[in-house]
Order: sequence, then C-alpha cells, then structure tokens
Amino acid sequence: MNVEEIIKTTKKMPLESRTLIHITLIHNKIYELAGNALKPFEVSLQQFNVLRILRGQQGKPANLSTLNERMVTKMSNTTRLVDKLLAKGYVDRSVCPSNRRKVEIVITEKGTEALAQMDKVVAETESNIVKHFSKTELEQLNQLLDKF
Amino acid sequence: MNVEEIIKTTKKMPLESRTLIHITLIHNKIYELAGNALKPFEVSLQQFNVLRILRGQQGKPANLSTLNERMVTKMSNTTRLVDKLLAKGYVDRSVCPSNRRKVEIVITEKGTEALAQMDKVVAETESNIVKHFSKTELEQLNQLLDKF
DNA sequence: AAACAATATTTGTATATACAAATGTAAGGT
DNA sequence: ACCTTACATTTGTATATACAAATATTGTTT
Repeated sequence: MNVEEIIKTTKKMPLESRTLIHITLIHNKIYELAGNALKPFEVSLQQFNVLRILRGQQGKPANLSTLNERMVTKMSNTTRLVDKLLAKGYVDRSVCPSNRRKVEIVITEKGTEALAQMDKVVAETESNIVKHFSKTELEQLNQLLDKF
Repeated sequence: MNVEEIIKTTKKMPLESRTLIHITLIHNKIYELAGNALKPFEVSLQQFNVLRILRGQQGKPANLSTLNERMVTKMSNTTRLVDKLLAKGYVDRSVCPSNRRKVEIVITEKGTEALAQMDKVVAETESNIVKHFSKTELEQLNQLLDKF
C-alpha cells in the first residue's frame, strides 16, 4: 500500500502524520473487504461482532451492557443492532428474571449456523489482507502496535 | 494499548485477527481524539481534510471530483461536505467557466486562518498519539504498514 | 443538427452512528 | 411506605455515510 499514491500527494509529510493516515487507510480497507465478505449474509461487521461475542458466552446469556462494553458503539445503537439480529432470527432476547432492568441475549441455533459460515469467509478475507506478511513480521507489527 | 483487555477476552486469537482488530482499535482512537481536537472549530475530520487539500492547491481551485478522489467518501457526500464548509465561510464555490459541468472550490481567507489554528491542535494530538514511539520505531512501523 | 453516450455533480433515500433525554426498575435512606 | 438516587435500556433526533437515480453539460456519431 502506497500512502502517497493513494492520497495523491508528492509532498513529504511528517512521519507521525503519515503513520496515522496509513492506519486510517488500512482500516478503511479492512472495513470494506470484511463488509463485502459479510454482504451475502446481510449482516454488518458490528452485527457479526455481536454474534461472535454471544457465541463466546457458550450458552450463558449476555446483557446489553456486556455486549456494549466489548464493542465500539453507543449503548442506544447496541439496542437497535440487536433488534436487527432479532429480526433475522439470529438471537433471542428476554427480560432478566432476577433483575427486570436487564435483558438477556442469546444466540440461536440459526445464528450459530450462520455464524459458522460467516467465520469462513471472514477468515479468508483476513488472511488475504495480511498475505504479504510473514509470521515474524506480523509479530513485529503487533509489538509495535502495542505501543499505541 | 492492550487489545485483549479492551475487547475483554482471555482467549488467544489468531495473529491475523489480532492484527486487524488492533488496527481498528487504533483507528477508533485516532478518529476520536482528532475529532475532539477539532470540535471547537465545529468541523469534522473529513471537512478538515478537504480544507487541507484545498490549501495544498495553493490558490488553484479544485473540482469536486479532485477532492473526492483524495478522500474516502462518496461523491454525493463530498457535495454536502463542501456545503457545510461553504456555510461556515471557509470555502468558495463557483461554476467552472470553461466546463460548466464542473465546480471550482477554493479556500477562503477565513478558511485559511481557521485551518492554521486547526493544524496546531491536530499536530499536537498526533504527536500525543505516537508519543511512545521513537523515530526508528515509527520508521519500522511505516515499513511494515507498507506491506498491507 | 439531432441523437446518443460520457462526464460532473446533485438529489433522494436508506442505513449507521452520536448525543440527549425519557422510561422502567431496583436499592438505600429517612 | 415514601422519596431520592442509581442502574439498564429505550426512544427521539441530528448528523454521517452509502447507494441509486436524476439533472445538467459536453463530446461524439451519423
């Protein structure tokens, strides 16, 4: 990926700025490719993430706030995100009996099956995005990224 | 930045996935901090980028499509983005005399002045984000990111 | 020159996200 | 029991972005 070419500049920019623009460009690429991979399933990346979190619960229901703290969106939107998954039959939602303020969300059989399919295409896309990296380079990259 | 802590997982995830989640988290951080820095000026990051592109033109007007190809948004939204900057008096827009399909956008005096102020806070924010990196590390990071 | 295709931008609309306020429930103090 | 505060979620609304279609102008073909 050639930063200068993409943003069509010939000027030398400060290394700090270049780094941050670079990250943004890569993020856009990830977002676009993963989004495309998920398009056949009619779920957004965020919805896919929710499904993965729910699977990680291994049957144990998750509250909205639990989902929310593991994601990057606002609470109010998490509600609506779950609405979408509910409409597709991928999750169930019920009021928590011990604390009626909370809701309990679980992934359904249908959701689990769909998720397994999604995993395949997403994993493929991920490998494709990092295909130019050796294992050592990926490790180096992760160590550097940890410094942020 | 501790990926596992942020997304609250104890599981070991594949290095590929971890890398991409990492990038996403860093991008969110950049986006949030830069957005906050620009809030006092009431411009979005995208609007800031347009102003920078226009300044880079050094007086030469830019078409909408020129702006658009240097950005990450859709053409139709570039139109509306420029509308906002126009409303704030930061840019001028006129029909191109030689080809009336095109529009010519230039940054105004007011826009140039505001941009100079924005540059300061954004540069500060950028330095702050990469403050844990040495010059050599930033160079290494950029080389690795080029592989995407 | 009329008809058609290509280019540049705009408009309409659906979806996504951010922020503030409202709702319903639980817990603690008096 | 009543009042206040805190908690968990939802609703309302504004702004941002994506996608498709519409408009206006120019260039090309016959």
